[in-house]
Amino acid sequence: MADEGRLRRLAEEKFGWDRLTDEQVAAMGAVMAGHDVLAVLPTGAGKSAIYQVPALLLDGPTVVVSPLIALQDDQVQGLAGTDAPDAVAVNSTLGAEETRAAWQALRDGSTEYVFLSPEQLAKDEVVDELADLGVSLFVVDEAHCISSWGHDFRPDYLRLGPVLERVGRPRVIALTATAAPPVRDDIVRRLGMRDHTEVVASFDRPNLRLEVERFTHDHLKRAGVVDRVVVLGAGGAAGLVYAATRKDAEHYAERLVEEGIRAAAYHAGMRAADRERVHEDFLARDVDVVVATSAFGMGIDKPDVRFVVHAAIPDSLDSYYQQVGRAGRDGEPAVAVLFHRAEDVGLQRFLTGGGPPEDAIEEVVRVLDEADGAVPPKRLREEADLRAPLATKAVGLLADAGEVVTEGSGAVRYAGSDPAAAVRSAVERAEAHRGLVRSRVEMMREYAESTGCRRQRLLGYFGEHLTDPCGNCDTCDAGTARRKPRGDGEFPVDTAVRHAEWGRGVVTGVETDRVTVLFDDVGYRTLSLAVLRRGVCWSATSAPRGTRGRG
DNA sequence: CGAAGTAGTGATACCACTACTTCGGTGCCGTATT
Repeated sequence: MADEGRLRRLAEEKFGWDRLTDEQVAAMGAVMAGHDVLAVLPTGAGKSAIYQVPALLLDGPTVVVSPLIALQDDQVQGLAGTDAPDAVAVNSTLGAEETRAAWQALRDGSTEYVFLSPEQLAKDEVVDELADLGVSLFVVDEAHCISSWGHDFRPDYLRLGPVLERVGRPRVIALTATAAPPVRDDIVRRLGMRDHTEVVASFDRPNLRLEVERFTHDHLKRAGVVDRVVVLGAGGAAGLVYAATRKDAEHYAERLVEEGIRAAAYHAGMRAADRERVHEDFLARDVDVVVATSAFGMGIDKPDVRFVVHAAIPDSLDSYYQQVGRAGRDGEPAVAVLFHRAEDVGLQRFLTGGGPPEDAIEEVVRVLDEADGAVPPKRLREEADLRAPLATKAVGLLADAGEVVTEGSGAVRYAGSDPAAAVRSAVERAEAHRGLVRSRVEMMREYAESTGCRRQRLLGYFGEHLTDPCGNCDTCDAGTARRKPRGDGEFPVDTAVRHAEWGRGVVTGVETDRVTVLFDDVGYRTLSLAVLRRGVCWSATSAPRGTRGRG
């Protein structure tokens, strides 16, 4: 097609890329054909190219929503080093004059790309400015954040859909390296993507060996982590250790230094300058092992990381895959070892279970209902007598339910007619969300405690079927990962099922004697094949989902 | 949910035990304070 040639030529002339992958070409082609695009490609596969090249052919600036200011700065600098037009990031680090100059540059066409956080897009003046500019392409980078961060942590992620409409509904591109099928559906729904194309690369990383070591005593697990990292890090191999708490990150870093490893801790409680230094030292090979909480990783593209050790399970296989995926990007052998103790599940249950209680939601609704017009957040917190995170979560749920509206100033206005129904609706949403999040923790636990092939389970979670055990994980070595699952023919991945109690669901994973089903209302559940055969479930041929590019 | 720390109790052990409390992850932004 004509577009493909033009895209390839532009990629080479303006960016110096003489080769594009099939996925990149498919995604760019879909954008040029007027489709919205969801691309799920591994880090390092050139996701940015998918919007950077078509942007040059579409009349009007390109908005890129990105979660971290540091990530935005990287992208702006990257573009400055090419023959493509300039980019600018608008955020709170800019002074008034710089902000004005940035918008002016976009208006007169000297700048093509503008990077914004979702919080920037919560401001009326920003949205108005974009509406005037006539945005041609709206890109959401790290789009899985919509699903994982939206509900309570950064609620402005949930308001991108309406923002899109207000800026004239340009073409949408959502980019991420990790998105299981339900996360993809969430992204598509939240952004209101239309007639969209999904380009999904394989999640398999055959060079990455998968292992789990199980413990019953905490002190033995801790010693095991240190011993293993000392062995893996011998000779200065680069690695990451993920800990569940900041305190543990500090603890392990200290212990590893005592053992002669060049290790450093990294978590959100550290000063920004210190965090930056650790990051730089790691890239410059002055630090070999970073011991971090989940704060570390997004935007890190170091090819020669040889191991990722988890000192405790993370909150989901989504997070786990993303974190272990930082090893072996160069294609050389790498290893991911998870140190597991059943008690560790409790911490993740706590961390992910913190929705607002019903009375907090009631209080927020009461204050808003009694108020005359919109209420600023500070006044809302005071009058409802709630701490900031709780109030934010309650407002987020109510906004999600369409019961309240957040105005440009951040003030919140009640938009419903039946306060009791508003509370009920928000509580239902909170419970459904909690159920899903908790079931994700359970899937993570089942991965850690399974005797089946690790890779089959991990890939199955992402909707990808691996026919035979992989031969490069601990259970394959131990011989516990058995042959091809017998249930595969009966209930393959994507089969729609219905359960008497749990309602509608879709098969997302298959093992020897059981299948994993994602239910619309209660999240992930594991069912035995015997139960399925007894007719508790009803199966249909396939599940509806957006069009696929390469699977 | 569970680990770690604190306070209180009992009994006379510069301590042992239980009961209770606190804490635990991710980042924007704007405002107040150095």
